[in-house]
Amino acid sequence: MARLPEYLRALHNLAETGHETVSSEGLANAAGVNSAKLRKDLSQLGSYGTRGVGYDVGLLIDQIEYVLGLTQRRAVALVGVGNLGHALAGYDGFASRGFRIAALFDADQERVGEEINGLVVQHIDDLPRVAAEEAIAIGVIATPATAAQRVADQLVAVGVTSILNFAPCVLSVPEGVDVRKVDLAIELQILSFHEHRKASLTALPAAGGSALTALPGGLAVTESQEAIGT
Amino acid sequence: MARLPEYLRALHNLAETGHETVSSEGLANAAGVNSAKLRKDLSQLGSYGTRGVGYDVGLLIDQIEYVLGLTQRRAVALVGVGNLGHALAGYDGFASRGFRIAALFDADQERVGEEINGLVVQHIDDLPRVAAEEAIAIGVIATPATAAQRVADQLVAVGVTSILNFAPCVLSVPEGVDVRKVDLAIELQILSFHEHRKASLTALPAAGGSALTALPGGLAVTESQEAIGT
DNA sequence: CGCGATTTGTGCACGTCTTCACAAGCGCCT
DNA sequence: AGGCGCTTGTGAAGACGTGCACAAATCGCG
Repeated sequence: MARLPEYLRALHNLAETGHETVSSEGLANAAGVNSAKLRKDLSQLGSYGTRGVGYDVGLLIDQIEYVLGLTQRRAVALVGVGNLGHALAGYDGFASRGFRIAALFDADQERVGEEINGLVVQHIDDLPRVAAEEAIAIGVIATPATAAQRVADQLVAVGVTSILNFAPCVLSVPEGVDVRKVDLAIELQILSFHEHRKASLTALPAAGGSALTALPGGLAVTESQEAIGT
Repeated sequence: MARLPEYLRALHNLAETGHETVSSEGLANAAGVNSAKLRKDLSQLGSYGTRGVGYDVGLLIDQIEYVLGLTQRRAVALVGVGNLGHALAGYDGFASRGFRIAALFDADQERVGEEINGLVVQHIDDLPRVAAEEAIAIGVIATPATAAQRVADQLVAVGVTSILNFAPCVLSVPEGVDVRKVDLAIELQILSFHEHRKASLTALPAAGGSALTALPGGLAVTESQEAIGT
């Protein structure tokens, strides 16, 4: 499940604040989900809490980390050290949560040789050599959209089967390769949509109270997960 | 729908390559979704294509931009100019897709006064003044998790009703405020999970062919959206 | 003017996810 | 040892999203 990492983060917070056990209700609040949903997710893990008490925080952390495959620190290759790539290379949230940025690549010779956070940027054509030395598990693409597909092909060619794509385009990859996409502008556009919706509501107060509200454009939206993003 | 921005991006690509009309099949491919799903989404828009021909690219762009509220260029306030904030401030994908970064804030006096991409970083306590001058529609939080909730409260206090949160924590906000969360480490952890799953599969080839595969931890997963991320 | 090729819009069925509600189980206190 | 309160785990119902398959509609061509 895609919610396990969220639970894991909440659990780490709880562990740091000294909690030894936590109820499904408490953890659900900390993770921002429904408690029944959380219990169902955890029951799938096979990790049993104790009735009347709750879940053992430390045990649950170990369980989730095992399922997520975080017991081994995976090596990440980051391609594209432009604006965003720079930030990702310096982002300490990766190291603190089980990942190691093993190599930085770029296609621009101007950038090759630059040192970021203790790592030297290498040329993308050196990817095969580096991949032979380090066991690259995950590739991160932070290039312009025009270069993304080619980089993806190169990553797949050296055996990478998981890609995190920040470029605003769809990647086509062979079966067996997982791609996740993060598009920062799309996130803003979704918020913009909600802004527009809210503005239309206040401008047309007659529609208030209905669960379904017609938009000027004709689109109808249910009053969806207010204040709960993901 | 959250897929509209993806359609919009694909449509802009098509427009640039000279297409005047596009079939649901073609647009669906470009956006990486099923054609029936796309047609259903667009039919909700009330924007009619013509049967036998397809959709008018330019018209559809206008329609979607209107529904997303992109006809007005919304002002974005970015709080936290650390590693990630720096990158976001310099990210040109925002400007090119209907947003304008109107102000940068940070709580660290060391960073106040720094100029990034033509904007001067201001102290977060100046937020009310700046908000009175500019109509801030969306707030972006790129601070450490410890500061995120306080920043969110400050944003809400000056009337911001849409927040994009990059800090790894859940924000509690009053009703009517929309929060979307992007956690880069979580994306990697989800990929790690898939890696772990795939590794377990090859190690236990006996399970091949089944739609449901037992993991060492006991978790069972369906063979989910391979190569389709979101 | 009519016919066929093509494409949209949608009814329907299916599977998944979510939520409620409650029985079963555990620990603590007396 | 027994009862009481609290919490987990889960069955069932409902909401939701997805995809197929087909009727309706439009254009081009003879």
